[in-house]
Amino acid sequence: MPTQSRLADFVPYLMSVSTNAVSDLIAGEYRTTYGLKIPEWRVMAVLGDSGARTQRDLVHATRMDKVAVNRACKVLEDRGLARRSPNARDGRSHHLELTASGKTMHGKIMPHALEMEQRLFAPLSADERAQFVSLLARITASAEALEEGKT
Amino acid sequence: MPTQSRLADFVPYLMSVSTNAVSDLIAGEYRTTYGLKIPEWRVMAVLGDSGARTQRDLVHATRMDKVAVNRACKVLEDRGLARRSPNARDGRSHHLELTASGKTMHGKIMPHALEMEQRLFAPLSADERAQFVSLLARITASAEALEEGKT
DNA sequence: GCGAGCTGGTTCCTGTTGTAACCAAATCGC
DNA sequence: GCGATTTGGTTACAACAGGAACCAGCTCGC
Repeated sequence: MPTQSRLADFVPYLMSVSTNAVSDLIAGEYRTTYGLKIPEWRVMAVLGDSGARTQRDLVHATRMDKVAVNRACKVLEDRGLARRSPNARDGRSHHLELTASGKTMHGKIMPHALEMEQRLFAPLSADERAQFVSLLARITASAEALEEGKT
Repeated sequence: MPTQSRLADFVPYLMSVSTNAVSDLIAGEYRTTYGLKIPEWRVMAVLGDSGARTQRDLVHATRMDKVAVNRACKVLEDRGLARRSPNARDGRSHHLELTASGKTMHGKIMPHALEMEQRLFAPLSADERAQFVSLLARITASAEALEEGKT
């Protein structure tokens, strides 16, 4: 490390570095073990946890935009991990839910994810983890408030 | 928010959401005010703070890969914000440094960045900020250690 | 001091992500 | 209930990021 620049003290930069390190680790695990990318994994996590959902719901739940959700759904469908059934209330949309093999995969993935999370946060005490999550939430809220106030 | 899925408790996901919110806010500010993207801004921050550097140094200091650094440098050079001078010690590389107009911009950008950081983290006490930074560092270290151990 | 291997930098190609246009179905105003 | 607007979903396109290949120049071993 040549010199310490002020960049190294800029918190948004540190957040980016940390999140990238974490994401790369986890994305690598999913890719090699299940052949899933993060967007697909997120959709599967939500479907497995809460049952049939429209893409609109998934946009909400995963905080991804609708194009990303659509792509992820298509992949899951093509792999036979999820299926669409028509939505009686709205002819434009479908209900998405996991197939049997999707559920099987979900059943393996979630414990694996939680275990990885455990290992990753092992250096932190339970208190520190809770503190971290709470700080994250407050920072997110602050960023969103400022973004709102922009317009 | 339809249901709360376990996804919403998965800390790496929360990190990603929070970092994206912060990055979008800041990237928007830089783009509209200075026409810079984040990689270019990072390079400028380092050059402005520590003087002439080779691209190799910048890779270290910014944690970006060498292609990204190269691209950012080229943009800064094309805009007349940075210039290259030959490196006497190594004919392959150059020293990069800010031009006068690059320094001027740096002089405006950094206070602006710090002010934005202030506003973003205003809801946190000084203690909480310090705590947050320290937790981030430990998480980064943990992720990197696990990544190492993989191979 | 010269051949083998390494390193800084650059280019090219690929895959991923985000934006904008678009269609069909639904909702709202009158 | 019919036209105007909105909304869910999809497609097409452009920007970006990362990896692999590549070149020139340095370093090391002998």
